[in-house]
Amino acid sequence: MTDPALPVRVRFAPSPTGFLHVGGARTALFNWLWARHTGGVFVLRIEDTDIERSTDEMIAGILAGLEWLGLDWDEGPFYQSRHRERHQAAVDELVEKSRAYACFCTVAELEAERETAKARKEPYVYRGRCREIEPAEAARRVAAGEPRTIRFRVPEGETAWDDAVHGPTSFANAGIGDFIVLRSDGTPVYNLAVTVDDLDAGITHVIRGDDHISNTPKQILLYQALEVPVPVFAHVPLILGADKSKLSKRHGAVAVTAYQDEGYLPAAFSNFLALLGWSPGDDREVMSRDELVEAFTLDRITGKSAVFDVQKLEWLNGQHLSRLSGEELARAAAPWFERAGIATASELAGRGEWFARMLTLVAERSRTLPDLVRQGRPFFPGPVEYAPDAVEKMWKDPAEALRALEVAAEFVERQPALDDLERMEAGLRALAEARGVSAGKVMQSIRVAITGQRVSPGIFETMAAMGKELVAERIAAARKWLRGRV
RNA sequence: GGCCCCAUCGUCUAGAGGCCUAGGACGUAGCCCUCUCAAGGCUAAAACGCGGGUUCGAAUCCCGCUGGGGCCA
Repeated sequence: MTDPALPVRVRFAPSPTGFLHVGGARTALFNWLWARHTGGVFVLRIEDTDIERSTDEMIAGILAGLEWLGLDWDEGPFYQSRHRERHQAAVDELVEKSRAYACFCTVAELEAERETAKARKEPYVYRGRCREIEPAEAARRVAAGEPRTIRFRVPEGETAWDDAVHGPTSFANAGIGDFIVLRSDGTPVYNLAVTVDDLDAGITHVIRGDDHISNTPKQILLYQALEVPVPVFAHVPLILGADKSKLSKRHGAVAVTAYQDEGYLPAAFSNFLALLGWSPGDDREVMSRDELVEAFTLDRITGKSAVFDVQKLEWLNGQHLSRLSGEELARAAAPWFERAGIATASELAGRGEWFARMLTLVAERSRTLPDLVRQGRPFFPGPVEYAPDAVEKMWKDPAEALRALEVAAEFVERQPALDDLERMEAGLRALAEARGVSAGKVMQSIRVAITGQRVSPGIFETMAAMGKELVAERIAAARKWLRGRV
């Protein structure tokens, strides 16, 4: 076992044959949290040994995903494909120590063995036919150009470890069978490469998905044969789709960048991911990055796989959104307003304070960044479009709406400036009463007139944020529009 | 099929033998607040898969079954 006093070194080792999906992102997050919690080191390694299926775009996508989530790594990215010589050397070492041997069995022979086992309804494991070939003879046959693989000599007994998540876990070695560590084409096999890379990187804790549990005994056997300390293993349960099957494309957005595109905050998304399979042990749910780092421990990871629940993600994002300061909101939302063609970056920067204030108004009733855009749009100059549902609900009777807006127009005209919320409200209520119109009706009508929507922040705050000129202009436009429908 | 992992409200979870009349959160329903919608507050419905043990006592420990998942084939 690794000396527990050693500084923690963890790694995230994605293979770039696909994008960074939510499961991988959570694995990365847990590693990162553990490193930051312990003051340890987070290493990034790209497992690109499957050259055929690995692409630079995928690598770039994975890095972008990690960066979006704020999971910064301290070392790397290292590339597994560049460690070929080390892998080879480790295989040589195993052969020298007689912990591995050359196997000359052909594919056909192995196939036959497998068929026999199947016919007898026995589980298939390699029988170790080449186990006892003398090293000298093996060397001669290799020199003669005979194809061979290198197999690991699995000892008798069982391989066990104390999983940081699952507790004591063990596999009978008899069920493992002498596995290949080097293919006949000279390429190292996954378990060998991972083990060697992890030991070279001084990894103390291997935190990865449950789907690697069955690789673990082989890797432990390799550590032992190489006579190096075995790291702590923590197998995190998988994330499932709503139908409880492994999360995949048909469950919708699985690449983390998709959530970025949908307007989720990285802090909220990682908060959500952290709560999938882990909990702080108390009733806290909405947690900042720092709180997560502070509270995170491996022993609080559940052993049970979790279903990805978008509704909870949305709620959490809304919670994070309403906790942001105006300035932070502005920073997060600005690109979205630009992309929507509502304002340019310089226009927003020019009215930065106003923009931030407007966003805080709107943030409380928003769950994602696009919600902010939808609700923020009417605050910018230009005509508004009246949403059909708003018209239906608030302006069902055009004559009545018109009357309400006449009062509204008079009200706005009388206001020196739209800034004192309390005075505005008192003034509007008084005027409405004097004119014999319900104050609520006036406010609702103003809402549709100036935002085009049924829903907005408080009407006085909204008017204050828009300014007298824009409000007056829109009320006039609405009256004109309504006059055409009486 | 073999091996391994897992099993508390629909979902995420708390629970490490008596504190459990099983707690919190999302979602759902209702109420309050109210110029709308949110937010917030209050309330409700909603779970220990089944069967055996162990124990004075089990959601918690053990065994079996069932179910789900993973890896390999």
